[in-house]
Amino acid sequence: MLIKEFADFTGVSVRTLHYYDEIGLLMPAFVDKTTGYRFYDKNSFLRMQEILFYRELDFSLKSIREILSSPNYDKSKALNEQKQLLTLKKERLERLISAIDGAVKGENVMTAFDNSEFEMHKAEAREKWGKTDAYKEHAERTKNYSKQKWNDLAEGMDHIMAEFALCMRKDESPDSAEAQNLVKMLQNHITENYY
Amino acid sequence: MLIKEFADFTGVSVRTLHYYDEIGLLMPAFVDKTTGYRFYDKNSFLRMQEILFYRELDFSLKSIREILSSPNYDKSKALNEQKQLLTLKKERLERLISAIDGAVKGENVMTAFDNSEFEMHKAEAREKWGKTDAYKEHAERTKNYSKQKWNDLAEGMDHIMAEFALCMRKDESPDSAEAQNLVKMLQNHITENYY
DNA sequence: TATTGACTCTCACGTTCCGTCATAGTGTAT
DNA sequence: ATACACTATGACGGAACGTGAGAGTCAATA
Repeated sequence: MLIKEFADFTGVSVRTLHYYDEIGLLMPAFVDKTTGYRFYDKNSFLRMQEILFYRELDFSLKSIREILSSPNYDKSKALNEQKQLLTLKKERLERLISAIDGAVKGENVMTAFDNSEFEMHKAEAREKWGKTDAYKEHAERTKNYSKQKWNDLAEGMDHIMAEFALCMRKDESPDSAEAQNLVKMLQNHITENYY
Repeated sequence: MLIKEFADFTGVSVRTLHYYDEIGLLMPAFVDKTTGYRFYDKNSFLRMQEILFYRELDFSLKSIREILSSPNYDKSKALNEQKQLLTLKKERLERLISAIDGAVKGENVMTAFDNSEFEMHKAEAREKWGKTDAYKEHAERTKNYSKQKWNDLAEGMDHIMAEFALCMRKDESPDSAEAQNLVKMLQNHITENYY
């Protein structure tokens, strides 16, 4: 079938098929040598389905080409890498969701930014007075102030995160029963997913 | 707060913040006039949350800039909507991860796609193709070959996927280095996120 | 004090995955 | 013969950054 029909059929644009041909991702079944017309067939369709499958998983076209061109080579590795990548994205989303919950509850996550005013004054001060002795003295004083504030911040953070962390860090020893439990949970998870 | 800290905090790259500054989407709270250093604060973070919210909705950055400059904008409502959206996105990622697990387990990927439409169109397509000499020749060459190849492809797919599963379970020991590695990764994750 | 080393800045070109003309040839129906 | 729908190959554009290059800044350390 001609390119437009195939495009409509697979739900991609003609330009996309041109492009996939150009980068060697999906070549037509055969090409009319006089007109240059591309013809696609069932195998084109099957390959297209594979491409769309991996594309749906957010693989790059380059990766897809490598995966499909070398069957045994690295397919499982690529899948696992992709899985890790998606897991990272998922974890980031979980963090954002927690952050929103915190923001909605009015928790004080924002205090991490409170020293911007301080930094602003500092920079302004440097502009005005340069590195005079008076300014140095001032900077010396505020340096400790800054450090103190950082500690306060860390404490506040600890407090907020404490509840999350509490259940996970009762025992920090790597060989603790807690860690062993984690191992077992992981093993269960692995068993559930791979056996 | 300097740019890198802000970047790490919000989960975007420094380059992205440079770019957002450049296009006037997110300006720093303050810029040191002598060094050009950008400083970000609480308002930067709030605006960034809004930007990320609309970016998750696949708005263009230009559109986001216009939306955020519009006056009738309910921010608390947006936060709740954002949470829902992120949850949906997270669930989508979980499904993708499961899909990968399924692929690794050796499920037939092809069954994930409905090719019945193709079968329906097959006769019609052959009718059209039958008219060209090129297709007649092609069909002659691939008559038996094509059917065989279709089976090979499907079978090969299953076979390959089965090998993926083998890769995953070649070491079944509960105390394997694999599991230990996972524990370490988990510990790192906990450390990074809660300490 | 001098020197790392980690950040920071501003160009400025590269990349991915196409969309969108522009220009020209092809196939078919009227 | 003309209209019309489709095809081809460039080529440019662009959205949202990535990726250095080259140079300045800052805090800590030897």
